[in-house]
Amino acid sequence: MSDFASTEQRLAVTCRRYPDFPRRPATLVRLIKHIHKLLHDDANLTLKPYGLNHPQYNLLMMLYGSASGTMSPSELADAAGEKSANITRLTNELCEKGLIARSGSADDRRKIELSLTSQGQALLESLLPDICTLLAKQGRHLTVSEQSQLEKLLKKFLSGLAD
Amino acid sequence: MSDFASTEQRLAVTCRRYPDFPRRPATLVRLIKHIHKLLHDDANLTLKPYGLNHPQYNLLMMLYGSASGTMSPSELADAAGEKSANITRLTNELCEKGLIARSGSADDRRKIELSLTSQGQALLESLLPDICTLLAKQGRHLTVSEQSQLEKLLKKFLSGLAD
DNA sequence: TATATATATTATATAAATGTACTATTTTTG
DNA sequence: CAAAAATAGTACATTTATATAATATATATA
Repeated sequence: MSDFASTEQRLAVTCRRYPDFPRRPATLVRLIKHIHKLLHDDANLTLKPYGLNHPQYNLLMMLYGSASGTMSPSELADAAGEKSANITRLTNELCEKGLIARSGSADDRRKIELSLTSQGQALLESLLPDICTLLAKQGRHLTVSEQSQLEKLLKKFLSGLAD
Repeated sequence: MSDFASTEQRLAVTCRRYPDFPRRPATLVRLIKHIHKLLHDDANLTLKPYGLNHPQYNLLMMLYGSASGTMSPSELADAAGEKSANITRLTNELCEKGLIARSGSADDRRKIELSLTSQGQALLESLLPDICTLLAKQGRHLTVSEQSQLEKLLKKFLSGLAD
């Protein structure tokens, strides 16, 4: 068990010392932080044998899931939640490995189109079985209906975050 | 609205290209990543006027919530989900600002005890109103019962992550 | 056309996070 | 008791991430 009990203990003390502290939202925030860290570390562990880290994998998956097969750097930054300065570095790394390709856009020549190379797609599909196993394992304590319910509640929570 | 719709669109394409992809858990993972980022950025924005960043604030809050008022660096690392190497840097920063204090432990002389200074406690209590406002705002789209339900499901999800 | 806006990149500095190796102290155990 | 093992902490190097400003180019618009 991931020891969230000690976190709850600390929240109890905090509320005793500062009664206005909004315990429920604070608990949610700490749970999400805690879960995020575990997910991130797990993913990095799974990806390491393939020479990728989590952000790089994410970029590849954004491209894999794009309808057209291409995305501009700014679209990619938006999709992956990375700052644009980071995208240049990350896409450079992926280009150097031959996993993605850059090409100028025909309709707007300010833009660059990024796409998976066949090598990138092959790498992705070689590691997807491991990722699928990981994802299935991560969700294993929840029934399908609980997963749906959780998804619904998280979306509602998310809707309150976007000013 | 935080545009999660485009993420779902990409997941749909991904599942079409790779039918074994576990869509539900993957959706949960991406939601959590997305939410975590917004929470993290929001917190940093709120804390900036006080000269703190999110990790530093977290450390102060761990101490504020500790029953004894002191924690060893390794306890703090564990509580805050930071690697021990990071804790040295962060606690140095907080020490230099006079917000926390170091002192040797009496019972185990390998240990060091970290505690909030009165200055640290004062800073914390000066910013807590803003944090409380933020937390309340972040949870505003969920009823109390939905918050409880979400908390319950997140804990169950978490229980599946700790190998 | 002149001006403003959008896109991408580069350069630079800084901050944040991690990994590894090392020291000191305490505890274990042979 | 002495040697080995465990624990806690730190120091250093490296990697990763962010912030900012500057540049180049393309597009939009007044």
